Amino acid sequence: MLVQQLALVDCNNFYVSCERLFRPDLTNCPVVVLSNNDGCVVSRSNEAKALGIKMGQPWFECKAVAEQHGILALSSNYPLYADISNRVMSVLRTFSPRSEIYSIDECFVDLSGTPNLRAQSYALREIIGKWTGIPVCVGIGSTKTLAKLANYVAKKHPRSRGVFNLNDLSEEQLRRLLSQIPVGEVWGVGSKLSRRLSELGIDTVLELREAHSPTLRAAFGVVMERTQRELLGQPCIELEQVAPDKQQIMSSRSFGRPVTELAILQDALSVFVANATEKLRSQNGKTSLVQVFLSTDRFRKDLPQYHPGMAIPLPSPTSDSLLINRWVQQAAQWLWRPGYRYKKAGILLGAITSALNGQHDLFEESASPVSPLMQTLDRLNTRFGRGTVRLSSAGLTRQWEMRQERKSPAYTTDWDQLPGV
DNA sequence: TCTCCGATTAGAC
DNA sequence: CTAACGGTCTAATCGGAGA
Repeated sequence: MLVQQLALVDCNNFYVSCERLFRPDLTNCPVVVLSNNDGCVVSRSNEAKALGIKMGQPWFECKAVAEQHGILALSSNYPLYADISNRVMSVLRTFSPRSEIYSIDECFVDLSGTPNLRAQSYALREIIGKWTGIPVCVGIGSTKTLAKLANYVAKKHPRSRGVFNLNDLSEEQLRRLLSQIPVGEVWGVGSKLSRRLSELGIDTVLELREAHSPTLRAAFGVVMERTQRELLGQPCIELEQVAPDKQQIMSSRSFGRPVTELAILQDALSVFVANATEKLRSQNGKTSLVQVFLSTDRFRKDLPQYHPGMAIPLPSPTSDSLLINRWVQQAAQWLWRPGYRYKKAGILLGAITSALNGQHDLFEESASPVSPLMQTLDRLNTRFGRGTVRLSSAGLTRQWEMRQERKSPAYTTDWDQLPGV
């Protein structure tokens, strides 16, 4: 039985690469993209990495280095990245009928049975580059975990020219390679587990692969055992060709400035309800548990802290934003205590069930998956832009909105923002 | 003592 | 000048409540 040739295709520095598509002048310049609220660095060009900017680092901490070396920081532009991602994924689909979109910038592609795999892998890189302008690396292995690891090698070693296939190595070569990779590079092993593994003398991927499994399982549980088996080439994590429906849907945001008025908080919450319920309806779901939470600024140890939240079980599953919003607004009044500077709030829709072919409640008015009013609302907002029709408590002031002072134009999704049109 | 369930932890990106 | 630190999601595990 031949081993699986599973590829992980990962876009290089994805958000930065998207920005560069429309700003070729940024090639070879240090560039970073910031998270919401211009808070943390979430994507770095190679030049920015070389200057020591860390993934997830708060931007204000980088300011000094940034000014010294002229690093350009951009606010994140998610509609742009989603659009480019879709293009990349469409091209990838032409290489294999079996694939899984793993994240906005990563895709597993089953290339088993592909003739001339080496050449095809390089061709894949070329074509994605030519058709979308996004540079990618390809890692190939016999399991997802090994494909991920191969991708790490492809990214790390320039000599690979962006493609690395672990299946091409002899056992001897493989062991030598794995003995040089820190265990923290393995998919599923983060900083906490790295440290605990290290205490047991497991520092490299090879040591994890060859560790005593029962001991490993006893100390770390089934997840680590699976990871070990995957490193040994036994597939334990299946390719998920269709994305499963969400089990919970969250909408939350840090505010651009501290919120000290209930009305402003309520305005924000109504927007969160609109966003979350739209997602819920797009998967034909209904929720019967709504959670609401607020929070002061956890980083301000000098200020009084308050992080309340409450869960509201609904009498019957629904996807009606008006109904859900009434509960959320009520919750806000319960949770609100004056005198605090609120920095963040959010809602979470849980206990999600499918409105399709599921049995419905005796007391539900209609068997229709989504009420006609909600359908109309979604259509209008899709057609004319998000927020065209909004909840009545969603005021027009938006005094809570996040800061995004460095945003690039919506090149691909808004004609008005294209230069020279 | 067992089972269930909500909260917590750890991870990914 | 000062203050300036993301958002969504899943699975496993923990620990208390109630049977």
